[in-house]
Amino acid sequence: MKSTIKDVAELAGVSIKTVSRVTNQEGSVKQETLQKVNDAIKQLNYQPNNAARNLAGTKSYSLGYVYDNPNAYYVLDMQNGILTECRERGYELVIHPCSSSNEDIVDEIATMVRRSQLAGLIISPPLSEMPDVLSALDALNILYIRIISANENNPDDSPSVCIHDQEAAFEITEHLISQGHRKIAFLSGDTKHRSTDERKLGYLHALQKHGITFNEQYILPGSYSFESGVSGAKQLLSLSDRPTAVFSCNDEIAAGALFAARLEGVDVPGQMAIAGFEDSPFSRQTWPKLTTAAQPTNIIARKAAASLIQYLASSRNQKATSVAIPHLHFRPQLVVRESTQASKELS
Amino acid sequence: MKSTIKDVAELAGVSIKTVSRVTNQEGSVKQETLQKVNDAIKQLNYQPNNAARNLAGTKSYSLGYVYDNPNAYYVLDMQNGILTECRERGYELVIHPCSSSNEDIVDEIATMVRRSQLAGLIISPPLSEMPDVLSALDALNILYIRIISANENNPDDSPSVCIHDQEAAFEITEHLISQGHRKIAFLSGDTKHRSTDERKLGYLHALQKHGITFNEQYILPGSYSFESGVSGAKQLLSLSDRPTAVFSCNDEIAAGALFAARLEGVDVPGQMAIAGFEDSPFSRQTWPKLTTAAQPTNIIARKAAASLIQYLASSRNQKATSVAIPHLHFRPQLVVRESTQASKELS
DNA sequence: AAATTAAGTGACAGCGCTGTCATTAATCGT
DNA sequence: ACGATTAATGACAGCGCTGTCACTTAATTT
Repeated sequence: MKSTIKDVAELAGVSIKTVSRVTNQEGSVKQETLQKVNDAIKQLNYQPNNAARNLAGTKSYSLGYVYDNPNAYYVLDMQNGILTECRERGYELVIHPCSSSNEDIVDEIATMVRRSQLAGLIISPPLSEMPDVLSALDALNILYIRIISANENNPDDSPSVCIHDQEAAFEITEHLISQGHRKIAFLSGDTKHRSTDERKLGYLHALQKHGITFNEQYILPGSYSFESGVSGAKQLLSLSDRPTAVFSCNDEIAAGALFAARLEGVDVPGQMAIAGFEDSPFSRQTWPKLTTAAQPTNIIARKAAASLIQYLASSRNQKATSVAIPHLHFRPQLVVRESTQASKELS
Repeated sequence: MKSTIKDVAELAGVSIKTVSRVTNQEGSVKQETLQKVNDAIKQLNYQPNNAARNLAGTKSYSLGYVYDNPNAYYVLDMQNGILTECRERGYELVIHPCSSSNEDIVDEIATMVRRSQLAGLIISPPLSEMPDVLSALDALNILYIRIISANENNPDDSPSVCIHDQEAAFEITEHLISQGHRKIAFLSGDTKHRSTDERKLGYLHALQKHGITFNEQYILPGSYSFESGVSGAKQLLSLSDRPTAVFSCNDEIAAGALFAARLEGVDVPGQMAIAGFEDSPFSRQTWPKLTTAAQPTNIIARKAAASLIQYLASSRNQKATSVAIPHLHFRPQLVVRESTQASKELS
């Protein structure tokens, strides 16, 4: 039924160690031998036992994905991307949802890392942007890659995937301005997420570039939720000088804003244009459909995992030698839909 | 840094095996010894190494969660529920998204089970309702628990969590009828999911009970997606004799139907009541909010995991003896919101 | 009190694999 | 061609834990 490395070795007529060399692509195996071993592996449908691998070696073939995010779409997209890469490279993934507000969070992660002998971690916002979490991780001497919102202050000492929120937000805001809007409001996300600040900066820069002085009343605090969008929009609509456009920090907020506009009988985009951010399924399931910035979460996650794995591999070979730290960059792309374009026909 | 079982044994002044007895709650340990060992464990912050456990023992402390479902909310809720239980019981979870349309699906799962030495699997619909997947799993001699839609034909030979979709659908339909509706349409989900059939049965029974002959035109095929709801509702609205209420197989479909009604300028619930199913966040983020059937996915998943673990444990102790097969039952609860109640005030 | 049974504990092998190091075969330089 | 370097392979220990079984001590039984 289940074959071990020993079975493969016997069938191929080589030693166990040689089979191990093949499965780990260590090199130093003659072409001919390699062929024999691979045949045997195929014939027996051999699957290396991960537990044994992790136990015996100093290496580990397990990664961890730590998240604290209420957005199901985002998390699942992320997770699927990571899993795809892991599966392809023969890694396992330990998934760990947690709450950043939990004060034992650092211990919790440390325990998990030790318990599952993780080789590395993939961390998404807001956890990836919390200094104390990061320093604790450094102290534990565990490798990790962070998905973060790009920022000049990004330290260069750990691999990361940077999302250029600011530029994308700038683009969205410019789009709004190009549609003739001058009174543009901003519905904030959670300030725990750096992306909120970055998106705001992009928004402000765009206003500035086009000589629009920003209106304090138009900038509202909030969180990355539908409810926040609802209450934010209500507040905006109660203003004597209503904005004609709203830039929401993500699609959920935008959907909430849309909902509120509906309640108040305000036509979108006629009386008020609304833009989101993320290109989640949400953005296509509202009426009208949302203009947003596409963030290819799945791909980002996959690349992050790939990058981490590569980093792990290289730091194993040239041990103790400083390895080039991978830094990936993504720039969300503007997607224009009906919620900001009065002219466009509704499908 | 990381302490092993040996360190604990030395500190407590007992043998390694005794520590093992404690961590595995095998019993046969004097109260006094137990105390000493637990103290040592706490002091050293000892974490048993999962890899070693899996390797050494005939037991395994890894479960697998296999899913093929496009619904992010559902999957994540499920996953979180399972993870909660796993964490508490010291189990690991291997997550495996896959596509039921992939013809190698069975091999794929088998490979995963072997590779990660899984003790058991948790399978959600539609995979959990595919006979060939199940028989393949049986052939592999692996334990699993299925989340399924309750049905008279459920075989009793494997543990399962049954969701009583039919009864809940009956209840929703009766609610619609109680609101005065007689022309009630049904927007189907994916027929790959048994839940679709069950919900339809519940719907039909309710009509029958109240002496309403069903209208073939009102029953539309579809899938569990927003888009399906849109096109379904459009079709219904194009009918010369429009229905006054719509029962949608899930919240996404209902949201789509709502969207379509909006497009056509049809008031909900005034001119048409719309009900969903699932109580996903979706159902609270539409305008008006959706009447639906609450399915406590997180809890269901958690209980499923608990049940599987218990089953595993008991089948280990009384080896080869037939163990009582756990069968759990859940009945989604009707949640009435604005989308079916003309009178209720919108918040 | 002797004989049985149960409760508590430890010695030891070994799970499937990898790391280390020794060994052999192939290739090179002069 | 012959020692010297390099490529290719294997023997063996041991990762941290559990299963088995043998053992000691306490609790029963007659």
